[in-house]
Amino acid sequence: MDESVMCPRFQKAMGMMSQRWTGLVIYQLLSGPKRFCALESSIGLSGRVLSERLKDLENHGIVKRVVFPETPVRIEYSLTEKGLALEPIVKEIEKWSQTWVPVESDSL
Amino acid sequence: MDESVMCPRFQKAMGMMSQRWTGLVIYQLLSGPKRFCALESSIGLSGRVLSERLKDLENHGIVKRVVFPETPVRIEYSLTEKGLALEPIVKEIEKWSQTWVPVESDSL
DNA sequence: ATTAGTTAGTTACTTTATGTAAGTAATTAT
DNA sequence: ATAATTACTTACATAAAGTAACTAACTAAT
Repeated sequence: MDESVMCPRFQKAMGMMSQRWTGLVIYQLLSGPKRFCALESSIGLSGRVLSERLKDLENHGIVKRVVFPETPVRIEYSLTEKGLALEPIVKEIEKWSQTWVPVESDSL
Repeated sequence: MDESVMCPRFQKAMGMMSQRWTGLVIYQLLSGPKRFCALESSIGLSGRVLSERLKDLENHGIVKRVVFPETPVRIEYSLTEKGLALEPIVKEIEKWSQTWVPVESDSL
């Protein structure tokens, strides 16, 4: 009946942050530039999806990709100003989790 | 090689918030208790998934479900203390979106 | 020169998640 | 008796994510 009376900016932001892995990619990049394989192994997602997410985040102006033509080639992903501005969100999630998420027995 | 050296509480929290629709359900409930069909129409997700999400959130102690045996029966979903504690996260996403998300031309 | 190794991906195929639409149960209104 | 409402569930279709093997460009070793 309704189909969204919510703010479209907010919905877009939420849609982005609600994509699987996006939050963890940003969290990892908040501690500095990272390479593809470093993200892959620290987050534990498939290369296929990581590649997809990094492209999306680049298209959204949140992540930038820098190629160092060394040997073998090194490519670093880092946050733009827009991406760095996401830090308070990640910090709040971290804070909430420390207070409210139990560690043992999968919280059911 | 690595398989997560991240804090497990943080990862759980992020995993939950990164599920599609979860953030918007919480956002809607932050403005007070809501009924199933109200959430369905304001968010624009399928009843199948809404039902699934509400059960998950209930199991995580974030949402509570209250039955009013009126006629027709009324069921209200609302946030627990743990759920209300998510407000700062949602507010930060809102703030970020107001500053950084463009409205027109799907941000590509 | 051939084989193996590295990084940053991509491709093909499978499994899981989500969407769509119809159905159910309890009740009231016509 | 038929239709309507709310809060779901079920069956089936499509989209997203996981898995594993492959590619391209290069180096290092045999």
